[in-house]
Amino acid sequence: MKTSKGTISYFSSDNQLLCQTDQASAEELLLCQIEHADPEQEACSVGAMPSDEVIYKATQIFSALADSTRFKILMSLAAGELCVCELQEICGVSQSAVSHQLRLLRDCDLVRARRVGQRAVYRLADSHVLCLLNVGVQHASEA
Amino acid sequence: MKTSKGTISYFSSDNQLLCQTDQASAEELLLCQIEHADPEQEACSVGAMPSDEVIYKATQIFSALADSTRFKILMSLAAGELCVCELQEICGVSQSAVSHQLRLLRDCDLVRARRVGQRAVYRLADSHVLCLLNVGVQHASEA
DNA sequence: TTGTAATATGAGCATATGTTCATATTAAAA
DNA sequence: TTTTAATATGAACATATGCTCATATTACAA
Repeated sequence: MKTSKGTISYFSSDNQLLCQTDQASAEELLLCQIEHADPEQEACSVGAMPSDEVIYKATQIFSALADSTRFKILMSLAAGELCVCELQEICGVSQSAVSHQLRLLRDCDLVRARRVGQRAVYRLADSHVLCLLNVGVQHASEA
Repeated sequence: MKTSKGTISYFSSDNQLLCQTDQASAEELLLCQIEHADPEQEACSVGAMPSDEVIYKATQIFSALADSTRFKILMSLAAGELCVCELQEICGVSQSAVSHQLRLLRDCDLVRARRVGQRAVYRLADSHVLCLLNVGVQHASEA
């Protein structure tokens, strides 16, 4: 983790920047550094079994990332907004297939759309997705 | 990211320790801090579309995390080794169902088993799984 | 060896999933 | 208004998935 103006960054083990978040204040960061002064003294932060609701939400998110078409859509949107026909080109599937998957991703609130003329322009809903994508790619690249 | 004796730690936005890795040397860490001196100046580390192989591996990993039984199994093992009958109790499904899912997780190399008498004792294969689990739970808890 | 506990696995079944096809909708152009 | 481009969506279909049931295997005990 590295901080700069209140931003938290996730890095992979080979120091690639995975994602950033601005949800923590500088004070919290300071607190963090005190609490985790020696990370090796504590077990990995695995607590009790999450609630059914959290388990459901988590598996829903992982499901959304578990298909190659959706994965490509999300990876593409990670670089910036794209319309459906662009995603269709990038992912190499039919317009219908992309639209159906985009609907699924919208229902999960992983992507959001806005109209620009005839086009529907999609973007990632938040940085969480980005973080998971990057961690996933990073780990998939190592094995 | 925080370093201690060559260990890299992942933290969530509210400063929970998500996971650690020891795969980077202190020199690499130092290099990292130079390269990423101002994280906000660079876009999130989203590069080109990964290769088909990496996409396949990544979606395989996400698939494994996308089922509640497997998710519970992995979360349980995150706390330490467990045998099949213990996992059966924790997950609340049949012995056969647990065994089938464990086989799937073994095939993905997400868990590994060893024999202890009549028992088969399972553990997580590596810290990557742990990291994804924690990031997933963390994000699922926020929404 | 026989019996029992723990685990693994093949077959079958019900459901979920991802795609295609046809068609509807939306927005701009002619 | 009519036409065309872009997108959305319902239905259908093939495949994948997760479970159960029955049974096999493994390890230990009697």
